[in-house]
Amino acid sequence: MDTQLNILLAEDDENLGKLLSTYLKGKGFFVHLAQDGNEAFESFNSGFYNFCIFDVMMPKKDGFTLAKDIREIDKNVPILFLTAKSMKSDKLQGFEIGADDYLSKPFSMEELLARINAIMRRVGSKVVRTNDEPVMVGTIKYEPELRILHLSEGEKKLTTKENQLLQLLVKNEGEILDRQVTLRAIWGDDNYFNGRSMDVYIAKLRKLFKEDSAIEIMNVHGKGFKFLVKK
Amino acid sequence: MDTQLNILLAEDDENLGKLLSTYLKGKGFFVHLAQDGNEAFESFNSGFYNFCIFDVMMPKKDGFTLAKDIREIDKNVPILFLTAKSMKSDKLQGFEIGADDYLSKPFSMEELLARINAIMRRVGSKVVRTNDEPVMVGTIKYEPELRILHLSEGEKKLTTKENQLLQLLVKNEGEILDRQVTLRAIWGDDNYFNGRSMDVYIAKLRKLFKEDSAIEIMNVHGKGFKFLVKK
DNA sequence: CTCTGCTGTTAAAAAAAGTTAATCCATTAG
DNA sequence: CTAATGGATTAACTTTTTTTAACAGCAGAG
Repeated sequence: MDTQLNILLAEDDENLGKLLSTYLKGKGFFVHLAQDGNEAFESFNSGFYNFCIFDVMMPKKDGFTLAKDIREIDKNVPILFLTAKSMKSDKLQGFEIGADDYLSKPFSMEELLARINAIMRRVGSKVVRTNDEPVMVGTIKYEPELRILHLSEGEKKLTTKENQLLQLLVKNEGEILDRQVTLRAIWGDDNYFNGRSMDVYIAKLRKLFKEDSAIEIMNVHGKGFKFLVKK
Repeated sequence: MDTQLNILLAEDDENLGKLLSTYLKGKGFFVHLAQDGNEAFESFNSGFYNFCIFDVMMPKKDGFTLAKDIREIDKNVPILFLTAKSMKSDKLQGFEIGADDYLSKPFSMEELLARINAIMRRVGSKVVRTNDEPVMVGTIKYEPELRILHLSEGEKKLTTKENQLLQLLVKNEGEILDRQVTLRAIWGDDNYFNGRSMDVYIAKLRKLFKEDSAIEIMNVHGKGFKFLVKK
């Protein structure tokens, strides 16, 4: 499948950021430029992006931390780091997180494009897919982009939060979706009240899925939630 | 069944680790690189990995000790050692623990891949499977993934901790499940209170299995517990 | 045999999660 | 400008899960 690449680019240097952004857009990619790690993390949670390019040194949240957070909600999306340092320890840290490649500054635009293509060849197209395409969860059709659940009684329009949470759950079907990570991803902060708010939304989603007994949102005490579809 | 290989790689040498990791990922495996034995052990406890590649010489916890600990909670997962030494005594020690193969440095990537494939052929796909498929324990059906025990009076939903503990016990049926290992695996730490907590859960499980007199959770004084099913 | 540490068991306390309703807040219709 | 609406949060209360406490019994070392 020849899927469109939607690149999330996190780079605090305005000049370099704009340069890269323009170049990549010119090559036919969709590119969003985030100025810092926090902004990038929020953007990623839209479920829209299927490729990441992160500068390692950024204010607020560095590229490695950002990648680690993203890995907890998406363990497949390709991540390419840009780093000024060529220190070995840095390289190791990145690969442990599950980076797909590195590029040390300064680098040429062609070099960057070559790396992107190399990663795409390696990982294949199956992981490069935006997460907002319609999917069947059990017997229920879910359209993340339109925020619609097709229940037996009819279409149910989801609210922003309901949709964000469900999207994360579905993306991580069969695996534990960590509480704190989810809170930081959707609510931006994992304080007590946001936690309670999340529980309220879990209850809402459970109610919606009650019609299909094969679907379960299971709690893993002290860890998070697991979206299960019995087969 | 063509199951995805999730490889846990423990290697302290940065360059080699990153090289192996990248190569194996390129071959379509999921790979996590741990820097030392302790980190690797914690990662393994997620239950996610179904293949291990351990360097023998590592800081904090060497490959053999690591393998020994892992063997106590999983006696089937394939383990492949990487060793700089070609000493016989080392080889023997590894095989006693239950290693599946060795590779002496230096080795080529192709060689490593060949060994992995060889082990996979040898052990078949049945052990390379996450251990959460439904099983019969005595007369009782147990579904680890759904955390359900099918008792005579009906389904009993297990809590997170009950399920984790039972899963370990069942996986090690007929063998001693070491106390400390279990505590570190489930509670993360083997302090006094966690120990008492574990005893409480053992009591709970015993109560649940009371209906089948063939099932026994036997205590091995000072060592741990042994899950027995008389036949 | 006796002492000490380990285990069995039950109950109480604490923490986390489930649920429902009230409140807040922003947006929009009248 | 005000009322109505809908989404999100906060509150209040309940239930479940886990931990801690307390005490009794048992195994093995010496």
